Amino acid sequence: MGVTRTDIFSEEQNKLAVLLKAMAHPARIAILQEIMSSESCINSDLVSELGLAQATISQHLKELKNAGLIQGTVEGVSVCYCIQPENWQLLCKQLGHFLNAYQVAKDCK
Amino acid sequence: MGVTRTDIFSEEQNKLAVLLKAMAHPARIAILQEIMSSESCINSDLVSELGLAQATISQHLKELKNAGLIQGTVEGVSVCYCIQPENWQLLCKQLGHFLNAYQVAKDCK
DNA sequence: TTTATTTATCGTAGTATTGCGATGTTAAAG
DNA sequence: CTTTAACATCGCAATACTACGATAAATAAA
Repeated sequence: MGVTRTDIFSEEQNKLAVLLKAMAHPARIAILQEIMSSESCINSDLVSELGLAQATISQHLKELKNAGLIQGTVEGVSVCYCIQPENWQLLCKQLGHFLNAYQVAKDCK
Repeated sequence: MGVTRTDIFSEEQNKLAVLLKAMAHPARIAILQEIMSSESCINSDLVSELGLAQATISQHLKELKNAGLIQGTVEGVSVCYCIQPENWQLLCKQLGHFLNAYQVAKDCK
């Protein structure tokens, strides 16, 4: 009991859910926005930028990385995080497809 | 401890997170797709369509309703669920804005 | 009124998420 | 080699989520 069932849903539905879940947190939205807007792509200042502890930021970054939304490359003593283009494109496409399935013309009842 | 902090994030970030969280489950994705594709907009057959218990479906519907993504109107003994156009549009807009903040041209160092 | 149908709600067990202090780990600097 | 800086990981406490049986509520039909 209590565990999300994935066996009864399609691969596409499960995948989209994973990507959405990765984004479904204000801290991770903020992190993604910060990464997207930063020129240098180095994010050692995320801790001071947002108001969360270093351990918490690191954990959120790990989740975003696990979902494939970002990637990190070691840059000496710090790590450079950036959007992973392929999966971001995939997300945009899948999500666009999903959202556009609703036509406004269709009225209720 | 253990509660998501919203005080340190913007209203927009928190709102988007709530909408994404509502969608971030395969069952709720499936429910939304079913609602969008159904002509009749009546969803008493969601239980048989998906493989989840009636209580579970009802719970997911409630969450989608709470997030404002769908709305339900009583239709005799059953309930007619459909997409709530205003919030769906808002979601599309906010999400589009967020996703498009990433320009592919920007390379990672 | 009784019965059947449809949906909502309650209670509960199991699991996952969130945040953070403490502690490792790794690489540059001294 | 030692120190420092930047991250990652561990462990824990508090909370939220997920699924479902049982039960309630409401309406239509008999």
